Amino acid sequence: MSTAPGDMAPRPTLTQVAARAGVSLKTASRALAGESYVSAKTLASVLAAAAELDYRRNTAASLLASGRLADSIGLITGDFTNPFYSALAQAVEDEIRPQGMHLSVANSRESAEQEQRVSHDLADRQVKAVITVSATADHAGYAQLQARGIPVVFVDRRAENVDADSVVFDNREGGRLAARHLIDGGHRRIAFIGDYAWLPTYRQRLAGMGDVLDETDAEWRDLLRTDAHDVASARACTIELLTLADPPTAVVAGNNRILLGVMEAITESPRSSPAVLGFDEPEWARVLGISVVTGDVEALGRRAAQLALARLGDRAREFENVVLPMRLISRTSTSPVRG
Amino acid sequence: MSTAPGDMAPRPTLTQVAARAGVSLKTASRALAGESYVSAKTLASVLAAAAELDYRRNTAASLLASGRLADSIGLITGDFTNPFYSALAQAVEDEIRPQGMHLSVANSRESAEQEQRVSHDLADRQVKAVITVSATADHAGYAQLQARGIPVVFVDRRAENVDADSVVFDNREGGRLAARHLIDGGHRRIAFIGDYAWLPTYRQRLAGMGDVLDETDAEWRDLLRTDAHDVASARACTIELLTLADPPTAVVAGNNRILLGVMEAITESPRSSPAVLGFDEPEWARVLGISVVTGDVEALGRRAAQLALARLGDRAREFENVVLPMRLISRTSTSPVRG
DNA sequence: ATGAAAGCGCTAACAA
DNA sequence: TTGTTAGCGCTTTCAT
Repeated sequence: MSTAPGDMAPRPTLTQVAARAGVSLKTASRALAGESYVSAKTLASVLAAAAELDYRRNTAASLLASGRLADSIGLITGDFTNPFYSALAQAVEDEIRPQGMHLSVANSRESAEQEQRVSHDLADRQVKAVITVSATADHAGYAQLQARGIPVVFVDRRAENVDADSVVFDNREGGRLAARHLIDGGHRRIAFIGDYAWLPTYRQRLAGMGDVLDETDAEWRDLLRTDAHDVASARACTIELLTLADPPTAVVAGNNRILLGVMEAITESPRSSPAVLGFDEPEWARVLGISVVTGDVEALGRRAAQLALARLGDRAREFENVVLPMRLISRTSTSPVRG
Repeated sequence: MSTAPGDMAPRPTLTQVAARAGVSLKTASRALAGESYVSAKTLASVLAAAAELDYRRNTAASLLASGRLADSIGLITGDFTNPFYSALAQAVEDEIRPQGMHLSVANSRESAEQEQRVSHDLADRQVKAVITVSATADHAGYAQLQARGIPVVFVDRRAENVDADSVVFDNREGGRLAARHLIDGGHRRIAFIGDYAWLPTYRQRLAGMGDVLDETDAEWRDLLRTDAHDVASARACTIELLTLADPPTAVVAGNNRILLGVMEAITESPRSSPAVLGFDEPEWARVLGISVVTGDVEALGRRAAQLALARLGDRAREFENVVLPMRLISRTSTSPVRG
């Protein structure tokens, strides 16, 4: 039962299986690969031998010899701790598993350098395609992957400077939905706390809000805050906004992390209580009665996976840029209880 | 810029790098592997050639030839959508990255069969060790991995029927903490909604509550509910409990998913508002002012990674069963606001 | 339907 | 310090 070096039996090889089944190496290979031109009898004996020896094909050797790629697709995200990304990963996996494909997730830690690293890492692992939520503005580097014959699909943030498929949300319309909801709610001092300024998702959401707010007399440009990339800075921003002489009556959180920071700030210092509207939909938003503008993350992931699979089937197909709608989920305060 | 089959240049091989540098295959190999006994001049020319050709070592071939294992550690969890597991994954990665190791996550989908599958999958990918949050009660199957020379570390749920390292929380003490908190709060009708009945974490938390509650006059055995494995069933349980003629004054949620279900139910039907206490600490618990009994997930993951690395260093060391403390985080209601 | 030989890209011995 | 010769375990020609 112990794992001393001694009882670490070397794995049986195909040669051994073949020997045991009394056939040639190649025949054993054929049988286990499920190829045709193998007599039922031979097949049976090879399978039996393999089972007895507890044989498992050495994938590395197999892929090396055949020059094929692994039955897997890679997914690069910035932080698998973010529910948005894990939901995405789940959706991708749900879509590719029925096709016999595996998901290989990689963490770029929102660093361009790491992203480059892990993308090649995935390529080294012989993934058939890569799906990425890129943390960089310029995606030219991904051309290297494509040159290696690996299709790349961009998710949530569309491809820039490289020809590839993308699936994104209609963030601009999302921004409009958010703004209209608050304007309709009578708000005229609206703060927006956004992620990194260079992020396309942020910029588009912002632009959408501008589409609506700039047509009104609402004050909001002064109440704009950016680069609140993590919960802590979002909280700090919120506190700053709430301590303003004339604080906003509504705060829009640019994404789910920011929303958490906003809520933490409001919870801590309940001096003024602005209305809150979030982008993305963390699972707890419903419990807190927070209205959100969100897209279907499940659909986002599935669509990305579909594009990846489709390109594997036909390299020449036109690149697609799929845009998924966002919608407003309007909620009203409820007062949860605790002990 | 397009990815037509034609411009998919075959990757350069070591042979080509060697040729270009004007050295032998092996010399090139040595240079790139950073071995000693390579003259500075040779090293430079090989590196240059490799750079010019954009050479990348074929890992599969490398591992095959050397018989070594990849610099990676596998982590098996039941659902990477669960924040508890993603936090765990993050912690493991944080711990092993400085050692030059990569994390390879695998999803068992809480299925024993899948778990067996992915564990061998990881082994096929030549991971050096496997860390698992097992969804099965009997871990004898993991002996196969150990026989393959791959150390296994059990996290959150300790090893059963197999000799291996484990890191778990002191769930029994956690149960006691939860019970005492509620008793001290004056509660005498306490409901506990738990996960699958066979789960050790659940059983221990339950036992701990029994340690305390059975010494009191509190009613709770009748208010016990199990197998609320997902949010929906936890919500259903809660609704059932709240509609009882004499509903509980406090509800204990057995884990973070259950807690969400409980909160959803309470939010929806605010007829009676019991006190709520959770196990684990979802990020939103603070915002909602929910008291929880939790352990340090970061420490859990790091400790597991340390055990895995330690065993790689010394196969003969004694198996450890690390037990990490749980603590009560007592919170009081606050009333978050929304719009 | 089966087998023999060659080789995928690389590293490990052993020379030189 | 460098090169040569074998393979790692498997799949592919091409025979048979």
